[in-house]
Amino acid sequence: MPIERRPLREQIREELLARIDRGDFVAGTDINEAALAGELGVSRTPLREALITLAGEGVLESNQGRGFRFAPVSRKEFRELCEILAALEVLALDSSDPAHLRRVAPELLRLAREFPDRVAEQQVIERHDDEWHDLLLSGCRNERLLDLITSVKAGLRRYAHVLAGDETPLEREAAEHRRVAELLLAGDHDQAAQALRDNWVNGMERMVARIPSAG
Amino acid sequence: MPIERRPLREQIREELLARIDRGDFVAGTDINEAALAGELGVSRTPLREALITLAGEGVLESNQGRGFRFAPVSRKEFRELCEILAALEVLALDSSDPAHLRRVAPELLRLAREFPDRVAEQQVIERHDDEWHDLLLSGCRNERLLDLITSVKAGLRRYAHVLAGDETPLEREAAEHRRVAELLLAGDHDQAAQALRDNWVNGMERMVARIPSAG
DNA sequence: ATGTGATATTTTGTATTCAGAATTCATAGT
DNA sequence: ACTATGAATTCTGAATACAAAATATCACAT
Repeated sequence: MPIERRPLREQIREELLARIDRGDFVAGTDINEAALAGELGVSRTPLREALITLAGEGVLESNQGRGFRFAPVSRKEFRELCEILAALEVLALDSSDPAHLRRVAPELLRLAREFPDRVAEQQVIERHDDEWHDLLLSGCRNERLLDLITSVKAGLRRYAHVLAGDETPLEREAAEHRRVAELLLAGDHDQAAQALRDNWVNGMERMVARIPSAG
Repeated sequence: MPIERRPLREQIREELLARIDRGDFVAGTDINEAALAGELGVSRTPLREALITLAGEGVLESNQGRGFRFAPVSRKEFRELCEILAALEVLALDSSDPAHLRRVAPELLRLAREFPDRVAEQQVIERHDDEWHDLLLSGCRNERLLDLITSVKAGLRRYAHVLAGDETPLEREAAEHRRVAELLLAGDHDQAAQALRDNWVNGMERMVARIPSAG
């Protein structure tokens, strides 16, 4: 097996995203490069490379002379990201191999049915949700689109811990996933795409109220 | 008036994109950082920052230990980018203020009518096309989406000089822009969105044949 | 002539250093 | 007491230095 050899900047980027998932950082706070680099055990150079990448993805903001800060969360941006992802995932579904979709539909259905119980911890739920979406898009042949979706979803990660702990929406989420899977199983592609869009829009409206924001 | 003070990495990024527009670089070629930095009169540090940003946008590729290279062009990727941009611009149109759209429709129509003559040079045509699209999306309130569109369009710039010199499609392009503008003027939002999508798809098919590619 | 292996060179990836901008702190003046 | 001014400090942005990996060169054997 080939041992993993990836640029430090990528590892750092993922570590930072993982920490964002864990809610380690407060949105709006600015980053002290030297301190963070020391904490991670790397030099400022690859750290800054990772920060620049994350700024390009909208996870961070940068101001001349003032360095980087965790982009503040807002209801407006959350809606914007959800709308973008709805459109992109629907496009990905349109760009998918129909045969492949039919093939994975049973698995999608199974995953949707065994949606984690409400007592499960947030981490498990998120991982499960990601797994479902990954499988859904696994037949998309538009590689640039898949990259783009991954990148935009990085921006959504900042909202994960804000939204953690809300249990009621899970049942609906599961139901909607089930519905998408069933429509794919039945071969009704257009309806499945519509259901997927609904899932994003409903999810958005369900969650947006929990975001502390002026907008 | 405030003096312009922007990070070097951004200026470098734009300079590189401008050179790509001019066709200065051959796709697939790898970049010698020291040489390019010297040519630009900057050090490797901000140059690498710009390269990393461009790699995140898909303009460049990076391989561990092997540095950066200009991402090769392909018909497949060109189609992928056009499909993505079609979806994103349609979404942007949906997210636009209808009143604003009606307000700018006459200007859009005027721009479409005075589409540069076929004798105009490529640069002029591109700038004109960009201007039209910028105005079209000027009422979009989804800021993240506008950023994303800009970023994805950077990837398309690599195809500009490949496609330069083809004059016949221009008339159709102008006609389609005119059609979008007319539909907006009439307030028929849905039809305008559909026409915009058609413009992307038709444009894509018109141009894809000119791309030298195995795919 | 061709392939192989050792060595030299180049180039990247990362660390460190340096200069200048932003911020903080202290002090003087009102 | 409060504001304004200026020095000290901290931090970023950029340049330089260094180490390791990749590539090129060349000698040598087949």
